[in-house]
Amino acid sequence: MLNSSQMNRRLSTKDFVYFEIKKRIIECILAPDQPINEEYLATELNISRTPIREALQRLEIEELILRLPNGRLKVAPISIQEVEEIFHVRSLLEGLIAREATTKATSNDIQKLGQFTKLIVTAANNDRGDEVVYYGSEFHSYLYQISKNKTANKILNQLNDHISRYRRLGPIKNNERSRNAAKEHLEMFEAISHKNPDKAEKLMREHINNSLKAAVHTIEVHLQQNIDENN
Amino acid sequence: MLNSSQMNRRLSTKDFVYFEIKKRIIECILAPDQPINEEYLATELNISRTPIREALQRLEIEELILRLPNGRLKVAPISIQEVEEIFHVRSLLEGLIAREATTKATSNDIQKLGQFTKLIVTAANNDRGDEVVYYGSEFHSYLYQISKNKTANKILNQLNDHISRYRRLGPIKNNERSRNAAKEHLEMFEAISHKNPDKAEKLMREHINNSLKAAVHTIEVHLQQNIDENN
DNA sequence: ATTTGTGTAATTGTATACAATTATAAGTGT
DNA sequence: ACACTTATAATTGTATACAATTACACAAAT
Repeated sequence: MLNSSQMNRRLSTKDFVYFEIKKRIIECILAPDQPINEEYLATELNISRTPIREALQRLEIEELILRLPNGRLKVAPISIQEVEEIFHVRSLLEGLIAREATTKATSNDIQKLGQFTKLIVTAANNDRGDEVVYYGSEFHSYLYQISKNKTANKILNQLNDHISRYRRLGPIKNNERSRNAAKEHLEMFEAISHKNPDKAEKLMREHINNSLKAAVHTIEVHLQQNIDENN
Repeated sequence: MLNSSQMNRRLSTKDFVYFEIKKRIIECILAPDQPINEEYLATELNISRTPIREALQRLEIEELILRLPNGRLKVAPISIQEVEEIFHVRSLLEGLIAREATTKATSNDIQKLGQFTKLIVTAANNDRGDEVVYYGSEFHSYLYQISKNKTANKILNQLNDHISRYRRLGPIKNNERSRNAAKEHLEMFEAISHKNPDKAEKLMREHINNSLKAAVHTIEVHLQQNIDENN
């Protein structure tokens, strides 16, 4: 019984709810550790519990939500260990994607990647960190497409949802990191356009490992702030 | 309304159904491409559609089942490309696990791994291929435990479900591969017990890549047989 | 004061009823 | 015979009713 716009668009209620709740978790509108109530969500979104439950189950499988031993749900907590694990896995898989994409890229693909690279570099030069993140994501997503590796692709998309949430915890502004990230993308682009899969893979792994350091720092600051606030 | 034994054991109906259907898919009782009917399963298992649907959704997310554009479900088809993707990802993640486990392993862990290794080698020497597979899985699972890397662990478990199904397609008997696999495990064990994470990672990757070759061969034979049968 | 028990409310788990969609097959016209 | 409707059945999607579990508050006992 949604007021329309979703029903028509071949997007099932369940999927609409899934994306809606996921958005709220990633944007920390639903904060880490916050308990989740099926009935409450059903009332608020004006739909029955059935699609809510199915959406929540999906989020639970993807570990953005976790189920307590008593069956209650809560938003996944912040965990530095998890962040490190995610980045380690991501580093390897993005490296694989970079390698495969380098082999498969057409001249058109390379042109497209060049455009993204330019946008990233320009954004970094103008200290627009959020744009660096945005076009950076586009760059990576485009590599996923080129590689045609559905398995790695799917895993990476899930990991990226988690990373997006962690990004929200702290201030995005880090101009030094932005400029370094831009440089790294430029180097990766050159390796790809020169058809050097080994180098592309190596640079990509290093790139992800560098952003891990920034992410961990952000989260540590966040956790420290929360400790301070409670004292 | 199950005849009891499941209800009592803290295993929800939904989870029971999930494991039950997954088992049937892995064992190819539910064959690749076979359509799936909610009502039919509900009647057969003597429960309502609700937990069936939730179990099927989970299997869909894990891609053992896929949803056609019209909403109908079917068992995931056989795909050589998917197998290759899975093994490539698995190679990297098992390598990561092997590296981390090498660093973290206690002397007790190493003793345990030594026992598994011995069982694998003995089984291979006696041409008991299924035992090689079984203890091989135990060896790998134990490394997952040692590494404590939940993220990689979860992904690998899902990939392994797919691989288990592919194994079922062809005859397991391949004594040459069994003996090589045993040798590879022995070498990995030595690298781990000598606390050499680089070597452990490298050997693990090679080990997985070697089993990919055997798996692809099995599936190609299977597909060829099916073509022959239909002519 | 702390614990233990008990009744009640809140929440989740499952079953069923109903709505919406899609497939199937029979009929119609050409 | 073939395409095109149209009616009907089969299937999935959603809502709701009910059962089972769990949390909570308050009382009783020590």
